Amino acid sequence: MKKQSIEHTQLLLLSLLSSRDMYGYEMILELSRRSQNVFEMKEGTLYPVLHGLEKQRYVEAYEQEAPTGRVRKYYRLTRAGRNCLTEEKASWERYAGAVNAVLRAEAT
Amino acid sequence: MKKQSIEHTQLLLLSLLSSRDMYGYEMILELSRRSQNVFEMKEGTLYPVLHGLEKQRYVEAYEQEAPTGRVRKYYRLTRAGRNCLTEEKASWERYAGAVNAVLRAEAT
DNA sequence: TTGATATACCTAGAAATTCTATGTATACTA
DNA sequence: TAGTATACATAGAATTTCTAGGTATATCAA
Repeated sequence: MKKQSIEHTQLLLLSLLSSRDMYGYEMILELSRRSQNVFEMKEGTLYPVLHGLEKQRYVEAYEQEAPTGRVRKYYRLTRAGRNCLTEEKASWERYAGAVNAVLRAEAT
Repeated sequence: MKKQSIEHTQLLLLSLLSSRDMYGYEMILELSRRSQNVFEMKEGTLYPVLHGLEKQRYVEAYEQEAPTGRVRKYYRLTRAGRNCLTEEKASWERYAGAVNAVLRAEAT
């Protein structure tokens, strides 16, 4: 089975949380929406990464009751998380730029 | 240890070979040069992927003596390889576009 | 001439990332 | 009341890339 090419999971999650606090399931939906269905992150991918971000103090969790009555676990970006996002964004741009440079260079 | 973020190895190698035939070691140097040292592919990454491309008939190998007297193993892109490159390029653009869309969407 | 470095190929096993599959439980709706 | 969507979670498999090691030749400086 082929890997479905979502490798910058951490960057994507941090980026989502930079616009507003979200709960896990919501992030999957938002990611799909914002990417026009290119990303369909699986829960098996999301939750371990999210817990890792929490352990590294890049995000903080808190519980909040939804209008439906269910309790959801929201995540909030910390200052450290915001710094990490800035770095990862730069790293992504570096990486994407390099790939594009290789793709464009048809001749030496 | 952290993965060094070269995940589109196959795409990069096919792209290199679309400009001219190359031998393995040369690809590492070219990739580094064209990406301005962003990519420093390891031989442990290159050779298995290259052999995989050969098994899938995306590239063909032939030996050729270098001016130094050493025999090098050159790789040539096949028609199937060229088609694969086209697909992978499109896939990369889709992926990069989606990441950028998520990164740009600071608000809903 | 000898030791270091660059060239040139290769593989085994470890590490990291993401997926599949599964489990639990609640809310909504047909 | 049965199915689907919501919402959380983990174990184990699959995939990709890395680290580390091996072999061998060519070049260049000490």
